[in-house]
Amino acid sequence: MPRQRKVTRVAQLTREKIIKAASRAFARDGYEGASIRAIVAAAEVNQAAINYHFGSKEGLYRAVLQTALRALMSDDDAPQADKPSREVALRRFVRGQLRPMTARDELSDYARIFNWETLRPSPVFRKFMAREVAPFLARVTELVRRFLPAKATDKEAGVGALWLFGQCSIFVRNAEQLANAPFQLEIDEGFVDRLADTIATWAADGLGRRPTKRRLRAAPAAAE
Amino acid sequence: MPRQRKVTRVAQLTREKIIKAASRAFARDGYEGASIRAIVAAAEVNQAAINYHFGSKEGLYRAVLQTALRALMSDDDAPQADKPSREVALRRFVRGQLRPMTARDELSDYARIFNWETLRPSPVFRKFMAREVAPFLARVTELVRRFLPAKATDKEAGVGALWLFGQCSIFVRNAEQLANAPFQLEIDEGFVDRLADTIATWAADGLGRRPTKRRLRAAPAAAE
DNA sequence: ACTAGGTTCAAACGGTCGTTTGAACTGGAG
DNA sequence: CTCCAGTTCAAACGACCGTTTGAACCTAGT
Repeated sequence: MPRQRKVTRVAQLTREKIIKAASRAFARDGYEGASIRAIVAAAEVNQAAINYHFGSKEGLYRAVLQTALRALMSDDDAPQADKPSREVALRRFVRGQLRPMTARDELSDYARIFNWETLRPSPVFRKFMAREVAPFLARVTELVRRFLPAKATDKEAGVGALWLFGQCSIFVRNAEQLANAPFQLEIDEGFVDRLADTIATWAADGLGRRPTKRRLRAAPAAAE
Repeated sequence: MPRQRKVTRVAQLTREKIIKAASRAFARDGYEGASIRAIVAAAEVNQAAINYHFGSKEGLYRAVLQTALRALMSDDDAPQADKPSREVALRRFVRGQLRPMTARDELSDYARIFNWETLRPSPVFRKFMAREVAPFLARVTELVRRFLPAKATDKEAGVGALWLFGQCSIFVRNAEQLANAPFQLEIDEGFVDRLADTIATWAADGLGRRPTKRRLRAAPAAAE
């Protein structure tokens, strides 16, 4: 492992190529399923480079998780300046969660990596990330709380946040199957937009039957 | 592979021991993550027994999936005779989905195997199971339809069914993490009962704001 | 009791895995 | 230009993977 001495330009480039290829591989195959040999082949670097730059496969994974968390946090920091209504905030959150259904980029790789972690948490995740995800979840909890009665406890709001996550993640995880099988849905941006409306409406109606009677948009119609 | 000739009693017992151990292993580690050596060690049989009785690891997995599907189908065939109200049916479905949160048995192994399949479908699943799961899903779609407007299309109802699945599976998949982390919830039968009430209520309110005004039970309180 | 066929067994095969090694190369400070 | 720390490279290591093998073992039918 480099001892924080000098880092040449080319070496930094190698690191970045590895992290990019590793993100795709970990997202596709999970931590254990992704192989170093496949990663270095995609990154077009030597096999020993991973152990040289990151110490081990686990060290590489840690670096990928750091990159992922940083990207996900900064991503939804941006549209937070205007203090939207709870309905708009909810709809925006849902649409953001659904993004990987159509987008094919690093952010959806990161989302899928976290999906792997919920099914089989890696030691790296347990130790290093658990506390770092907390603030991310806290933001969703706060969003949910705006729909719940004022007397709702922290635990109730936390359950609500997880409930909201679940409604989105099931579609992201089964996006591929939605196209065939018994569904035969055409997954494009328009569909995901409408799906986000539906989920946001259903979720808002479920969480709190409170003042607002109007729906977010037209009607709960996910497919034409 | 045995050619459907004679099957001795002990051989049948070996098959069952293998399937039982394999179910646990596949549920814990996924298809690729589970190793034949670990399975035969748990089942206390010889390593070659798997290839002898099931032809290959894939053949064993196929047998496990068959067993799982049979168990899951017969499981919720039982309480269907009395034609309950849609609210009761929904609550019953949710509670059933949440069962693996506390239960530590074969049925929760099977549920977890299907969870692996939604994240990374195996070739076996794609070919053999996809059509067999359809009727299972159809039942949920029908349940959802009882809450939707009469004009709802099949696709809408299908989306609703998936939506309902998502609300449950997120808690099942993160049951372990709910105990620690930022949640610190005590997962016991009582909690799961209350959680099922909450989810059923939220889902019913979200799906259709229709005649019935009364809530299913007391109040949407998942945690004390 | 004998035997044939179903079943179990220990050992080995080829392949992939993450990691290590030591030599070859390279880029930037002196 | 020189030189050496930083970096890349091909090769090999040991461990584990799923599968195959052929002999040993059991068991049921005669």
